[in-house]
Formats: sequence, structure tokens, C-alpha cells
Amino acid sequence: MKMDDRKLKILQAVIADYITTAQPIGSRTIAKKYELGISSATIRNEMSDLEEMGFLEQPHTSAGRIPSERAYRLYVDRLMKIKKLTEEEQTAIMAELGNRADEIENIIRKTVKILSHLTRYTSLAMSSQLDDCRLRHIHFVPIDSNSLVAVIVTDSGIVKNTIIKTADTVTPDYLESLTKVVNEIFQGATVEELNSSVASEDFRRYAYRYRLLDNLIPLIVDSLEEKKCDEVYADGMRNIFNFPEYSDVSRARNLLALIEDKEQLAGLINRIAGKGVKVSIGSELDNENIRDCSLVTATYRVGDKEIGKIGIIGPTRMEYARVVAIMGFMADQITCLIKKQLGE
Amino acid sequence: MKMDDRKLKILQAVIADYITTAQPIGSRTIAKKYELGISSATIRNEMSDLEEMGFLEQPHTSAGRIPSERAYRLYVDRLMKIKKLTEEEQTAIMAELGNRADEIENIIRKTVKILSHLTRYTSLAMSSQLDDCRLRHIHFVPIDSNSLVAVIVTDSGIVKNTIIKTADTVTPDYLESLTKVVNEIFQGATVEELNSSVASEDFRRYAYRYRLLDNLIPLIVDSLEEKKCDEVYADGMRNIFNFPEYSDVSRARNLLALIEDKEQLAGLINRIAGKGVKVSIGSELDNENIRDCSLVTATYRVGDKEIGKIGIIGPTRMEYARVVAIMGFMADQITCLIKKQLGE
DNA sequence: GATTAGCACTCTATTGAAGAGAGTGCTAAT
DNA sequence: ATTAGCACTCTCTTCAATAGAGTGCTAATC
Repeated sequence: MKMDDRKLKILQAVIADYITTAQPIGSRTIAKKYELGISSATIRNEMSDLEEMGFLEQPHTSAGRIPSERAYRLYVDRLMKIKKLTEEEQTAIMAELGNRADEIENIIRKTVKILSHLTRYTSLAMSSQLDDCRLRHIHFVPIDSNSLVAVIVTDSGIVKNTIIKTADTVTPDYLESLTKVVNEIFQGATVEELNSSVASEDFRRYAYRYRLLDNLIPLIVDSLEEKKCDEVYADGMRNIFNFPEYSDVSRARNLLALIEDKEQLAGLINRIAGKGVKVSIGSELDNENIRDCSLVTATYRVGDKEIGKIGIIGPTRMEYARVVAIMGFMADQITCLIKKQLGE
Repeated sequence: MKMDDRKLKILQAVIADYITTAQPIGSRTIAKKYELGISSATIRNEMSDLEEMGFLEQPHTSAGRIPSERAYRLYVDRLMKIKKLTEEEQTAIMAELGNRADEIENIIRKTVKILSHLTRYTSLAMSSQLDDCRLRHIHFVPIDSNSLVAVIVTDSGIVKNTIIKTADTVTPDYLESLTKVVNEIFQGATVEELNSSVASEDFRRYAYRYRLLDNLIPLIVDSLEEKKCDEVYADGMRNIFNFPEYSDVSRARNLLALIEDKEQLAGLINRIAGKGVKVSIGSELDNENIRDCSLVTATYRVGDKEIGKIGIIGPTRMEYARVVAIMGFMADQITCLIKKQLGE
């Protein structure tokens, strides 16, 4: 049998429909939905041919048809038009990729991973917004003659590494004196102080000598401001499916939706978490979507400042005895680690 | 009504049982399973009391009973014995937390996140094992008088930052000359070369002058060896549940299990991935567990060396046209980013 | 000769009724 | 105060009946 243009069109219609609906598709539906100018009976005959040729399959006699693997292969090799990403998508990706992770982010990521692994529940972590974040110090590491890494450390332990390219060749001497100058002017500065000092005459004088300074300021501001928004990390969402209470897929999806709604989640954790390990059970959470869940939270600190929170979410029949122990231990470990990292 | 010791024991039994089984529990079961020395009828009466007091609930008349929120609250506040983590668990956590992420790892993590977000499928990424990984250079950044950060860069772009504490005070001069010496001896070295040169007499002389050297070698070896094992990152596993083909929870769990089995997964990706974007459909994957899935892979490179692979896994009715475009774009972006990071 | 209308046929999914099973609550005996 | 015994209740499973969707085939039409 020969594959003609009409068969291809019908095949394409079946594939396109099945990709979006995941439902077997019948001849009548194609006739109505795709205006091919032929009746359902004709389509029926063609589909029968396509099945014989191995491009369509029937789950059972009286169902519509679905594409076979062979059909997908044909589609991938010959039919599909690759849909290029839009400009906006492209720039968004590049921005996200270029955005470097700081040390605290790394610790948090590790933390949620460990927590979910250890407890087999879904784990959460977030760092609090700090309004009064200050620059602790900044260092430069030469990579080659015209690129270097700037290492920015803040008082809440953010360590941000950024590669800077320079037009001119930078010498070790230059870097050393730059380091001295920058730390002299900006050490202990908040974002506001940074902005005001940039406007000062002193700064202008320096900036003339050290061209790099102009590039540097936005980086420092970023590092200080970055943590102002609440970002919530989650891991182990798949664990939800280990619990029979979520064997009903729609309930599971509800919970997943809440966990993906970072804003609502952040609000919830912020409202509940307090000093030490806290257990909130079901309705105590005061949230319709997770009335049948429990949440165990803990906080980690630098000095006496609370700089972040971790949480475990699971069914109300949670293994509290174990989870509480794990949370306590992890919160302590993070606190220690950040303290150590700040070199205290 | 008064809460006596026997009631507490029964309550504890119900909670303990329900935490593990998630099934309503009846009086007879308690009588048999927990040797309380009383008959099921007595337990029945007590459970009836506990229900009246608000500690137990019945899903329906002829079911067993389950703990109420109030019961959990009582359990958390008074009954439970917090189960401390074992020594092994504690050390494992600390090791994992202390293990710093390198730049490539960060890029990969970002990548899987972006991919799953963009495609709404489950995304995978892995970096290939490189047997011939070489040290590119190493730098030191002072933090304070007795701690510093070692920044280790390899030719495949791994940038590893490690904080080193020193007993002695380190001066900038000391660091500068250490940097010079280390890079002189070790630049371009592989693990083998590193190990052999450590045994040399030259090295011993230096090590005497630069105490830090002894701490440093294991770190460098780590950085070079780290990427020898295939680590697979995955993100967006929850997306599986957006597809009706996995509304059957057991099928979903099967797929999740494969994705969690990093070894099998690595084997699969390695076998399939090749130059450019590749699409493998259903049985082409030649793996029983995912015969109804498709896998789209791509590779990223440094120079002409393939140093990693990314993948998207989803139902065979995948949106190939979009996924193929995204994969191509991402692979290019990662390649660029790593190249840039190596300062080329 | 290709296309289409019409109709019998097939298979699934849903609905409702019947029966088995688990557990309770109550009563009476110990 | 505790326990044995039994009627009662509710769910879950099974099975048959029915509605619905879609096909394949035949005969009529363009």
C-alpha cells in the first residue's frame, strides 16, 4: 500500500490530537475537528489502511485509534516542524543559567535533599529575608590575564562567586590594591550605604583609577539584595506517592500544587515556624489544602538572628519521633556550618 | 472521663499501628498484636471511651478506629520518645553537607530545573566520567588570619571552593609564594602524576616549607577524581502526574523507581545519547520499564570532548517538536557557559 | 472508481444489586 | 470489672445489565 498525501494528513491529525488529549481518536472526531473535506467513512477507510501499514493501533475493537511507535518515528523524522524558542524564553534561560548559586543556596539544596532522603517525606527549606544585610568582605582571584573571580561574602554568609572579564590586563599588584580599596570603602555597608557612597566624590576619584569598580557595584548590590525575597526549596515530592492517603491521584496533585505555590508555602512556613522544632498537625495548619497533613519546622540561625527555616511535610500519621529528631539535628548542623563558613 | 494508664497504652498502640499501616485498627487486632492482657471486648469499651474523649475516630460505623488530631497532639507532646539519629547517620549527614558543590554541578542543577520547568516533563542530566582530568590552576583567597578558600579549577571546568583552616597565621606573602609553588609543581597534572610527584624528594622539601601542602593534596585529588563516577541529576519527577498514562499510581511508581535507580538510568542514557539531539521512542529504548516512554537526549562539550548529557523523559506522545528545540538550545547554552567559565 | 450514508456489531465504562467480611455495641454471664 | 456471644452496620467486591462510542461492511450516490 502506498502512503499518499491524504494518509499523511490524517496521520498527522491523529498524532497531533493524541499528543494533546491522550485519548484514542475516532474517524468522526477527525472529520469534525480537522477540515479535510472528506467524510468520516472515508477517514475510516484510510485509518484502516494506516493500521494495516503499522502506523495506527486500536486499544480495542470499538475504540478510536492511537499512533504506533512507528508513527511517532515518522513524525519525528519527517513530519514535525521544530518549534523554536521565543526570544523571551531564550533570554530567560540564559539569565537563569548565568545566575550563580551562592554558598548558602548550596547548603540549602543539600539540606532538602538530605532531609527528604532521610525521612522519606517531602522536605522544604527557605532563607528569610534580611533587610539589614551587610558586606563582610570581598576578594579577587585572578584566573588569567584578563579575567578574575570576585568572591563576595556578606554577614549572613552568602558567598557569591562571579567571573569578571576585563578589557585591560590585570596585574597581581593592581588586584591587591583594588582589594584593599574596595574593602576599605565598603566593608560593613548595606545596600543604602553602598548607593550613597557611590555618589560621593571620594568614590569617583577611586573609580577613575580602578576601572573595575564600576562593574563591581551592581554585583555587590545583587549579593546583598538577593536574599530579600523568600525563595522556597523543596525536595522529595515523589515521596508523597509512598503513602496510601495519596493513592488517590487528585489528592496527591492538590498537595503537589500547594508545594509548588511557593508564595503560599512561604507564608505558611513563616507563620508557623518558631524557635526550636515545632510540630503542626492537620487543622492546626489552618490551611484547607493540607488539612490532612502535618508540618514539622525548625529554624537555623547566625548568632541570634534567624536566617532560615526548614520543614517536613507529610500525612498526619507522620513518624514524629524520628522526624523531630532529624529536624533538630539538621537545624543545628546548618547553623554550625554557616557559622564555620563565616570563619568564626 | 479520666484518662488512665490503660487508656494511654491502648491509644499509643492505635497511634503506633496507624503510623505504620495507615489502616483503621480494630479491637481484636490490638488484643492480638499488643499483649496488654485484656480481651478485645474490654479494649472495645475503652476505645469507645477514647472516641468519646476525642482521641479516636471512626471513618464509618463498622471500621476500626484511627487517631484524631488531638491524639497526635497528645502523642507529640507527651507520649513519643524522640529517636535520636545513629552515629553513622550523623556522620553521613555531616559529610554530605560539608561536601561542596562545584560550578559544573551548579550548572547541571540549574539545567535540569530549567528543562523540567520548560517542558513539563521529567528532565535528567549527567556529566561523563573523564579519566584524563587535569588540574588547570589553583588559587587561594584569604578570609581571615587563619582561614582561606582554595579555588581549584580543572580542565573540564570544575571549580571547587574549599575552606581551609590553618593553625598558623597566613600572610599574603606566604599565600602568594604558595600559589606560585603549587601551580608550578602541579599544573596540568592528572591524579596519577599528582600521586607520583607527592612521593618525590622535591615535593618533600616544599612540603616542609609550606605546611598547607599536605592538606591540599587530598583536595586536589578529590576535585580531579570526583567526576569519575556517573552522577545523574533529575528534576520535575512530579510532572509525571500531569499525564493520564500515569494516573494509575503503580505505573507511575514504576517509572519513578527507574529514575531513582541512577545506575540503570546512567547506563541507559550513555547507551543512547550521541552527537546532537536524539529521540528514542518506546521499544527503541530497549528497556522493559519504560517501553511506553520516549527519551530525548543531547550532549554538551568542551572543545570536542563530550563532557555531559541531558535528557527529557516522557510518554511516547511527547511534544517532540518543542522538546527537540529546547534540548538543542540548552545543550548549546551549557557548552557556551562552560567554555566561558574556563575563560576561553 | 471513489466517496458516503446507514446499520449491525463489538467492546468499554458505568450503574445497581447481592453477598462476603470486618468491626462494633449491647446484653448477659462470669 | 471483665469477657463471651450475637445481632447489626457499613464497606468492598463481584456480577449482570445498560448506555455509549466507534468500527466494518454493504449498498447507494457522485
